[in-house]
Amino acid sequence: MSDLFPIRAPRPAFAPAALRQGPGRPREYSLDKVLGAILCVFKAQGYEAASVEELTAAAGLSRSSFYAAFGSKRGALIAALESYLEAGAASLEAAAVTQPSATEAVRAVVHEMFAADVARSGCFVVDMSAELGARDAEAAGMINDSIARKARFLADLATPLVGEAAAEGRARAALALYLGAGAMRKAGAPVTDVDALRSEACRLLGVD
Amino acid sequence: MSDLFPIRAPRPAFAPAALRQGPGRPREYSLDKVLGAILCVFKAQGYEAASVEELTAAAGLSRSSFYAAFGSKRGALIAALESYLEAGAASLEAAAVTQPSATEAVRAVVHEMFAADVARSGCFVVDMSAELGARDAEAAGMINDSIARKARFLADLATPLVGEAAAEGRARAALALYLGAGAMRKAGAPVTDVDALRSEACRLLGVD
DNA sequence: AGAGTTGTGGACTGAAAGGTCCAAAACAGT
DNA sequence: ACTGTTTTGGACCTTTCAGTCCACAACTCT
Repeated sequence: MSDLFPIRAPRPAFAPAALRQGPGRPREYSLDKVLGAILCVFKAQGYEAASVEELTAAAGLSRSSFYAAFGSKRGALIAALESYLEAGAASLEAAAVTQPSATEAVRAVVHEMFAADVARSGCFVVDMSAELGARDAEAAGMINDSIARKARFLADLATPLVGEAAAEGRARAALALYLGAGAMRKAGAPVTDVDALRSEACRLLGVD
Repeated sequence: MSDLFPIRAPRPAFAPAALRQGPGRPREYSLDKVLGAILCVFKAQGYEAASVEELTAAAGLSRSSFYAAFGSKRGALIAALESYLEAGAASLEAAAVTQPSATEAVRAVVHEMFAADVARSGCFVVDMSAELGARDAEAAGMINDSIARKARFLADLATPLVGEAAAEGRARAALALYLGAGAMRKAGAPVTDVDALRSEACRLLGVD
């Protein structure tokens, strides 16, 4: 899945610091920072409205490097989206750990979910799902999988609180609430409203 | 607000059937159908990805007529959005009427909300909020106002069920759930999941 | 019937988009 | 030092975009 678009070295994974470096001129940019900058542009502009020029300018790399790394504008989107989804899932799972009780764990996860980006600029998942969901099967699939994974995770956490039968539905509802909050926030709803939505999400899951 | 973009005659309003018609060649299209077709294209493609050529082709009018009616691609979007929001609000308010009890009214409104378009292709409000919310203040304002209006309406209906203190928050949560359901649906979630979300929205509002 | 007014079709335009290409630069290995 | 490999910068290409323009058609009013 990651080899579909030609990222040469999506982080060596096993590489003793600055050791491993094949032949050829070394890369002058950090892939992480580039992905972050690209994500930022797509977040603010949307996919279609973001031009390659804006992307390269924000990322600080030339057109050649951009296309060498991602192959296309869409490739950059997919890469940034994958990184975003991965980071989001990791942050949720990290928030649950080291929590004393199931109640606290659920609360922490919901908090993390809403704190991540809803309060700022809305959720990238909503943006991309709305803009590309009907046109880009791969992007839609990634988003769908990510949502399902998060829902599963939340459901497992919430099972002792609301029962196994209801957990799955409640978890998905909490996620939908979160996504909807992102949409509302982007339309201009005040942050206090979004906070209230977080409370409702907690109520839905049996905490608070 | 409606005169910002040059729609010459957005339906005469007072006109005895086919009587009133100023000088000049009569329009060959129905504005309602044109708005519907345009809405459909924007819904499927998004704003940026939809080309004026696609819009005119779907609406069945020439470029001249298109620009004479809406002034620009954005003008068409604003007009279609306004029509969509108005129709949506009207359908909600219509669903509540002739219901025997508050419980039934809330249930009917929620049902109407989800039935409208979530099950099919996702909610246009989410799409446009996500794509334009950060860039088009007027569109964002329209969407925000529409959401606020619907929330208020739902809150008034739900007040006897959950109390005045909670009604506003619950109503907004139900709307957020609906919007999130639209995002999920667009990413590929099965219809059964969306149905389950509707049930959760009902639960949130004290019905079911 | 003529004058005035408005809608329609289609060709046209300038700008901007995404993507390609190539020569020079910066490295590893021998 | 030389070869092979990769990155970088920027000029370049093709296509497509939103929007304009004009001659003609279709109507109302006098």
